Formats: sequence, structure tokens, C-alpha cells
Amino acid sequence: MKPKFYVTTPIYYVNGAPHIGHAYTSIAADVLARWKRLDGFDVFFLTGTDEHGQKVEKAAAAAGLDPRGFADRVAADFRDMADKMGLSHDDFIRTTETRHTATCQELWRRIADNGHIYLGHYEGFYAVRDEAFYDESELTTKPDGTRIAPSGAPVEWVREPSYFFDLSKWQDKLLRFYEENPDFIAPNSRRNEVMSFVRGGLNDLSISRTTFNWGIPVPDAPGHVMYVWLDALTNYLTATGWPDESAERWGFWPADVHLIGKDIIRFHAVYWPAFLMAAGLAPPKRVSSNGWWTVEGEKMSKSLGNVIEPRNLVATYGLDQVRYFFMREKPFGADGSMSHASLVTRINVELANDLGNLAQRSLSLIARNCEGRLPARGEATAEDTALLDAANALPGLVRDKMDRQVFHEALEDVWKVIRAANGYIDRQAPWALKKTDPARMAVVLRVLVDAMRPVAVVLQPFMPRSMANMLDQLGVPVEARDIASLAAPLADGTALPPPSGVFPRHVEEAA
RNA sequence: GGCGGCGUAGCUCAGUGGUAGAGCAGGGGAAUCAUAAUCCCUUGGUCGGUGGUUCAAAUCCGCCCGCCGCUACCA
Repeated sequence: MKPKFYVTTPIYYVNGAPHIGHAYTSIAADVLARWKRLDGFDVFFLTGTDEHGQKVEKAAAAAGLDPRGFADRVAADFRDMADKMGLSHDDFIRTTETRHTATCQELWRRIADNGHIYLGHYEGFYAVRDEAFYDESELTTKPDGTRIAPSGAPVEWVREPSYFFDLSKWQDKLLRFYEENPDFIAPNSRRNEVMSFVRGGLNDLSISRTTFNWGIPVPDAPGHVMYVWLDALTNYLTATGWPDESAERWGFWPADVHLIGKDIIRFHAVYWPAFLMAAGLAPPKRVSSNGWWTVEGEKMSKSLGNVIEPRNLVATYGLDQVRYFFMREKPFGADGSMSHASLVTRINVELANDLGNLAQRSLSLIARNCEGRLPARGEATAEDTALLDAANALPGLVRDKMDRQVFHEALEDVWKVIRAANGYIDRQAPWALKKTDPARMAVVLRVLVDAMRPVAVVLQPFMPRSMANMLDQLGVPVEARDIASLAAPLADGTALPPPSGVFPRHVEEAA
């Protein structure tokens, strides 16, 4: 039986339209999910939308819709974005589904039964936009007398009864958990921040609201709906069918990794494990957070008008090209920048020139000089062996990098082999061997195919369509494209299709 | 204010004690199988500043400057 692997994206808040940040985290999760499938795991890849809360209620009203209708519309947009990004998710969860209500309410009951919830009273300055309370000291007063939160959101004085989660009691348990699970939070800089935050002491957390209705009702507490983050985080559990042990996805919890943006680390790395432990459940194994993109050197913002719609990016540069750029250009956990120039450089230099042209020049030599059939392997020279060894080491190298979400390093490992292959073909010069030693020429061309095979196989998660095309051209059977299949050599004499470019160069449109 | 991180070639960054590295960009050459692609060679840096430890520091320690993140908040 295959080992299980459960990876998630955040569920996206339907308050606004999909943007680069959503697409980026989702593509990273997809790359990881595809890699694990390729590497022999039974994968469950979840994405979806977060649809409750006062912000949605208000946004819906502003749009002249009821919350449900509004959420339907935006959720459909996120689903479309997922399709356009080529996501291979196994489930798309919406927090407005009945299965989710059931799981949330049961989780609440377990936490309450274990004595971690009490009814209290909250009053304070509340910012609807942030869905958060603020202490008076955090606020600034504008000249007109209104107060605003540090985020710039307007606040209002709110007084309401509220259920509380006894988060203050979890400080030591959380710290012990972080110590015992050093890989729980990535990157390490974020881990330090989280631990520092928890060491500073935790306050009990208000986990219900009575001022609006668009949420999941608290069990046996009329008028109370659940705090949006308790609702939202629980989606990861809902999708596994919990608490139904006969559910199809039972056994996937705890999740192997939650991929998230750096803005929601606290919820995932502090609140979420505390909620779960309070309910007697295992925390996720890892929370890996990513940084932001700047565009042409500037932060993306609505006011600057430079917000990039991921589907437009894909329309301009191509899906696999964008996926590659995202994973290649910056470390996953760090901030980074994208620009037209940097996209074109990656696409033309690395995809078209380095990899695409390597395939093209090798395969056209085979087409012309070997009757379009895969040459047999011959006696390997030291140079042959060096190249093949480097190529065959890729699965192990990539596996290690994937497990740590250092995607850009995995790709660098692959490109080292691609560059070595270009050096190899130049030195061996099969076009010259054609006249002097045709037998050796055939061996050289076979070495190139054998080196490109693992390259194309491990790149599949990053660029599924392009690599399917390349593997077709390399004569790798569709059913033999996983990591395990690399152990068996390709059949000598396999007929190869006429070569055609895998990656076109990006040429500027004439103005 | 506290905690943490960063500051290395024009650009993006790797390098944690032993005479400075990669990719891109720039320059020169080779080759001409290939998507005018490739390969080789090469210019370029007082490794933020300063003081110290050491036979030896980008690498360890102190201080300073600049940038960033998390967090806290007083008169």
C-alpha cells in the first residue's frame, strides 16, 4: 500500500478576486502534490474557499447579493483560477458546505467537552475589515476624531458576549511541540518569530460572534456563530471526512504540509495546533509559508494599479512558463520580485535555449541519422558515465529539496545536468562523429536521451504539459513516467516521433 | 523599546576560519548538430563601516551605519 501524503493550500477568502499570491501558493502546492504522486505516494491535495464572516456579509450587501449568492460567484472564480493554473487538486472545499458545518460543530463540541471553552464577554474596538479586536493603545486617532487600527481599518466600539478558547493555557505545550518538531514551521526565520510570539505569552481567544449571522452556528448557543478562523482552519479536517472513520479520505489526517502565505502563519502555527490538541487530535506535521512578489520593483497594490491577474500572466507567457518562473525565481519562503525582463530571461535562456534547444538538437540528430529510432546503449566512456550519473542522481536530490519546499534549489540541480548535457554534446560533437565513427555517434545520442529522461521526469510536476510533450519525443511510454520506472532502460529501437520545439522563445509583440 | 534577519561582482544570490564563487548582463574566441541556440576563456568585488580574537576572518566577538521582519508600548 502506498504511503499517504496530504498537502493543502489555504482556502481563499471570497472577499476579493484571485491574485498572484493565491496562484503562487496554489502552484507550489500542486508541484508538491504532483511530485509526491510521481514518487509513489497516495496523495490528497486540497484547495478551496473560505466564505463566512462579516466581511463577506458586507461585501455581498454592497454587491446587492445575498451572502450565499455572492460566495457562489467568487468561489466559481477561484475554481476557474485553479483550473487555469493547472492545479491537480483532489477536492475543492467550500466552508459553506454542510459537511464542513458538521465537522466544525463536532470539533467545537470536543474542545468544549475537554473543558477548553468558556462563555465570557468581550467589549472593545473592533475592525470589521480585519475581523479583529484592538486595544485602545494600538489605535490612532485621525483629525476628524475617528479611530483607526494599525492596518488602517476603521474600528467601532463593540460589546458582545463571546465564547473564549483558553489559549493562555497552551503556551508551554506549544513551545514543547515546536521544540520537539523543529521542522513544523518553515522557513526557520518564521519559526523563530512564532516561538518568540508564544514565549511572550498568549491571551485567551474570542471564538464566537453575535453581531452577524453569516457563519457556522455554535452548537447549543443560539445567536453565536463561530469565529472565522476556527471555521476556516477546520476545513483541512473536514476534507478528510472527520469524524467519520468510514470516509473515503479517512487516514489522511494529520496533514503532511499546509502551504500558506506568510500573513497567516500565526493562525496556522499557533491557534490551529492548539485547537487540535484541545480536541485530542494531532497537529499538522508542517506549516510552510511563502513570501510576497513585487512587480517591476513595486509592491502590488490596488491603489498603484499594478495588481497582476494570474490568468493574464498565463495568457501572456504560457502556463508552464509561469509555473516554472514562480518556482525558480525566488526561494519559496522569501520575498522576491518579478518583472517582464526577468520572466523573459528565464523563459528564453533556461527553457528555450538550455533545455528546449538541447532536446531539439539531440533529437533531430537521431531523426536524421538513426532512422528516427532510439539507438542502443554502448560501452560508456568516462564522460558518458559522468553525465549519466549526474542525471540519475536527480530523483534523490529533488526529493530532498521538495520535502523542504526549496523548489528553486531542486530546479538548480536539474539545470546543472542540463548545462552539463550541453557541454557534453559539444565536446562529443556527434555531427562530426557521423563521418568518422557512426557507431560512437549512436552511443552519444543514446546517452543524451538517457540523460534527458530523468530531467524530463522530475520536471513533470513543474511543467506537466511541456514535459509530457518532451517525454513523448524521448520515447518514454506514458505508463513509465514515474520515478520508479527510471530504473528500467528504454527499449532499443523505439520509434521516436519527429522532433518539434518544446519551449518557444518569448518574442516581443511588435508595437 | 525588545527579539531576529539581512547588507558579498552592474543585477539576483551561494559561500560560516585557511589566498573570493555561481547564474544573468559585459568582452574575446570556437563550433555550426540545434529554437541566431551551444561550448570555452575572460573583465569585474578594500565581502556595509570600525575595533578586536587568531598564525589566518566574508566567515568568530564588540560597537556603529543602513534595510527588513516579528513583537511590545512608556513619559
